[in-house]
Amino acid sequence: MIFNETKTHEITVDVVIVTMKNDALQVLLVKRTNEPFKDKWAIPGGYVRLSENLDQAALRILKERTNVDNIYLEQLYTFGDPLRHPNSRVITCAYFALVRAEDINIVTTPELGWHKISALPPLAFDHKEIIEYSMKRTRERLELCPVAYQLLNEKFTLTEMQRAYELIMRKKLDKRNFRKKALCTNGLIELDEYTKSSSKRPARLYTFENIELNSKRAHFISKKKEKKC
Amino acid sequence: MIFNETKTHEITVDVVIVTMKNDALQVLLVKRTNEPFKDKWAIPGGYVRLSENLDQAALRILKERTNVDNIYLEQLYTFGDPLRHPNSRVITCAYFALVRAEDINIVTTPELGWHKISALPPLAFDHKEIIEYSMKRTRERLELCPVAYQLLNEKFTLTEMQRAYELIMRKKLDKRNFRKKALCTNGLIELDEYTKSSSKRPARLYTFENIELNSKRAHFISKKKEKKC
DNA sequence: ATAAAGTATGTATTTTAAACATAATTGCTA
DNA sequence: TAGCAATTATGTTTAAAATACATACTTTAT
Repeated sequence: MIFNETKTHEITVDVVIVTMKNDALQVLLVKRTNEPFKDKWAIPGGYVRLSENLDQAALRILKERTNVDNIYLEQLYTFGDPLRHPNSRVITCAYFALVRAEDINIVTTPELGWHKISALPPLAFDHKEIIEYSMKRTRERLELCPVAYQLLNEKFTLTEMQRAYELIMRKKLDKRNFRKKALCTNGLIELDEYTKSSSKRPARLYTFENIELNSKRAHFISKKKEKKC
Repeated sequence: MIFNETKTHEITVDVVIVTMKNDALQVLLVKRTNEPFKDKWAIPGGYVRLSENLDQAALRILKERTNVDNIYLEQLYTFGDPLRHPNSRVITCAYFALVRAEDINIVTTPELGWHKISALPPLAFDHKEIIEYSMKRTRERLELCPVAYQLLNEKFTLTEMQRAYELIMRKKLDKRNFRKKALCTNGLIELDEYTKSSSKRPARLYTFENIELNSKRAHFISKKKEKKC
């Protein structure tokens, strides 16, 4: 490939959209209908419009695909290898989004659907690397703030919360220690509601205080301040 | 400003180059000679060439300005507000670099020089925000790995190392606790050399094992593994 | 010799993390 | 209606890590 140094770059935004479904972390992928990488899966993306900033482009793409717009969204990294796109110079600014399964109402088709992160199909471009990096970042975030709740339904049990942590951190956690710490998490609210039925003891439901998402880099990230508990 | 949606973006790389000099963190700035922001200071940057990736562009800019090339360099964030450049749409991928004062041999002129981060002159574009974010990122890194040594001379005293930590973290540290932990830092090597003279007790010198810089996102970042000590 | 300046060092206390086992509540079924 | 299966709920002990804190040592200059 010979580069023409006067040609301009194209810039896209790609969004890794992650949710928790069927007891697994899943990512939303679209099947490419054109070359290059025809019939391979790709993360949703699009060109940045001249009138919008990068966050807005990512939100637009997310909204177009999932119709959700109040989610955890964070710029991940910008990938600019000259060879990442086989026939033009496309720099992509990757974002990742954590969304609640219950908030999304997409019709999955053979061209759009959720894929377990632990078993990804062949992906276009450098999208495998982008997804892997988004999981790394999610782990790092989770050590600083309880982003995992962005994957949980509005009301959730501590067992579900623990499961989200385990999937993200890729290790089993001790139930008693987890609950002890979880209960001290700032923003966690204990409800007077319980799951019902299914031949077992009902579990108490919890929710999180609404935290404003203002789409400025690392949202609401702060050292977990503990309640005095 | 009316946007023509068909116009292409321009993409630049800007590098926040930080060093420790005169007991302060300082950043390298160039004075703009043209509009916009004529006579304001800016962080060094340039267009990304079609044949190079973003890391290479950042390394090239760094090398052009400082003639150093084995340094800590990390992609910071991509800034893409449509109004960040007053008369065209320029998206910039910002990097930050930590360099040793002793490695740099630049001639400072009225148009190129070091500025204390604690007292920045008026800056062009959104460069103030970029510098502030680079300091935030440096603090986050320092909690994970001893990047501070990238600012120190090859041989340094523990007092100098502590000072670098204090400047980055913006707080005073306890000398005994600092030294206790510093001595357990993986990669730190105790030398049989001492500073000499200056009317006080000589201080032992230390150095760091060479860690390979491979310029792939978060370089050599890992939880500080402790020596058994 | 001694004063000044900076280097060097250890212990006790508090906080946080880790390990670990049993009782309680529900629906189902015999 | 007794008891089984499945899952929720809970507390204590131990180990590790972080914090607070004061004095003696080594050198040069006077």
